Amino acid sequence: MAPHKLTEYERLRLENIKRNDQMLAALKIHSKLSQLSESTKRPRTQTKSYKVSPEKKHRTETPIVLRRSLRTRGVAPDSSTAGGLKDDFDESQSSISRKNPNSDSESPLTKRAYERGPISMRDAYRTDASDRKLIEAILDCSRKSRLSESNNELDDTIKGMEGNELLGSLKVGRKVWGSIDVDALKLEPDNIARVVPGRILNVRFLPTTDARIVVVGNKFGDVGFWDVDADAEDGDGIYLYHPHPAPISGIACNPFSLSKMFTSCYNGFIRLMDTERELFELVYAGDHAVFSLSQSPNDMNSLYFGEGNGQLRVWDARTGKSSSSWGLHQNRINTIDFKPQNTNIMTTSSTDGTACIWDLRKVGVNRSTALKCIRHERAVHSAYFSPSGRFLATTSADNMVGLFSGDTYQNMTMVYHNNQTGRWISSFRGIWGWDDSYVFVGNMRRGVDVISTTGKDVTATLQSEHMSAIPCRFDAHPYEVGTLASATSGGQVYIWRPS
DNA sequence: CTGTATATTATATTG
DNA sequence: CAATATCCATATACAG
Repeated sequence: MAPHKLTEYERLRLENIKRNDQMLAALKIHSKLSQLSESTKRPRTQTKSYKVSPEKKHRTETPIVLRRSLRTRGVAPDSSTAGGLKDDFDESQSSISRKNPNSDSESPLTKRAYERGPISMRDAYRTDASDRKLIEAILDCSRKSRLSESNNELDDTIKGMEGNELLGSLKVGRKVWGSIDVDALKLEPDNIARVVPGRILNVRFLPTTDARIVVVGNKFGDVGFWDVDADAEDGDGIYLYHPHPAPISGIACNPFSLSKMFTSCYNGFIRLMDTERELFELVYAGDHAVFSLSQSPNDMNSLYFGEGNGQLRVWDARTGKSSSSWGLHQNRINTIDFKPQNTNIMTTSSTDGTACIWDLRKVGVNRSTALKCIRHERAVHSAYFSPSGRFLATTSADNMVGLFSGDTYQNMTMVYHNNQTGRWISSFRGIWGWDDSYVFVGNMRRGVDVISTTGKDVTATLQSEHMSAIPCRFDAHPYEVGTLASATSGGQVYIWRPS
């Protein structure tokens, strides 16, 4: 059946070439449009969008050539799975490794070795305009937050008061608390941008009060930044990097050091974007897909991630090594979250249809010691603790959003919610706002459903004529009450703010 | 129990 | 404006 397979590959290759041509054509139109809008000087605010530089465009085109050469060279895709998951990732990764003149003529092993290293931000950068402004902005925020931290005597006071729940939550992650008026949340045209191409899997505000910077990860392995308040002449404040070859499954920002940000990828790699050294360092390279990533809120040295079919690992920043893996689930772990008031308590959600609560002091010893196991009828796409830790919210493909409360989260409320996103929209994940009042979750009618914990139902829906696609992934700003980022499968980000 | 095949879904781009 | 390509999510049906 060898000839049959070959034609199949040929077909895929041609499709890829075609897709690339389409993208190039689209980019040309993009730049023409932007020129046009400049010359005609439309008073109307043109929707902000990423712009890829012609040079880098060329670079993104090259993997096609590589792809072909690999195929024609007869480099076997993979003996194990015809799906070619790993294989595909490896190939697209070579778009980055192209910098290495030897990489495409070397054996896969050498290619692999090259991939297992840092990537400079410069090499990963794809946008037209310079990224100096972004780097300076991040470093500036980082310096400021460090300054305020060292001056913050409250920290030490709080450390001696572990028992106090409220103070504990203030310390951890330093998230602000506050109630909001849902009706006051508005979407202004200025707060809309297309930050990356393709589907966004992850959106996150940089944890700072000194700037509003949004980070997103998409299915191509791009990491996009949007400095929301940037001047229009600075490329709309949008910056695009390509540090990964496959979908980005997690972004974890260090609130105590803004210049350090982790990103995880379906190809099994985790990188640390170090803005000071201007590198995407490689911190972990596993053989299984990494599906979820989370940092323990008050222990920046521990990075938790879900890998393969239900495995969980902890990576230690001090040793640079990861723990042995714990088999917590039967299928992929979609989210990992910690109880803000007691970070020994962790919750995971999984495609195996369960969400579990774990005590980290026990889980390493005997993994069958889940404190609680919540069973949905289908895959569970998320499980998050509320800001006070008194609630747990789960979102499942069984069209339910679960709300759990009580000492052992024994009180259950299931709120019906259509979570059938199909193939092209990232699964919905209900997230908490700035207190225990509301859970925000996307809906298929281009709105954001707001579920009230007291009303135990969808009490409001954020809608706007400006929102032209389905918001599927969210982040509540950690320090600005009422500032909510929503991201779509078309690469757009919408930022709702209180009016 | 493991693997394959298929329907589902919305968006952006094409003609 | 309607047709089309997307293609790494997920559940189900069915074969081995």
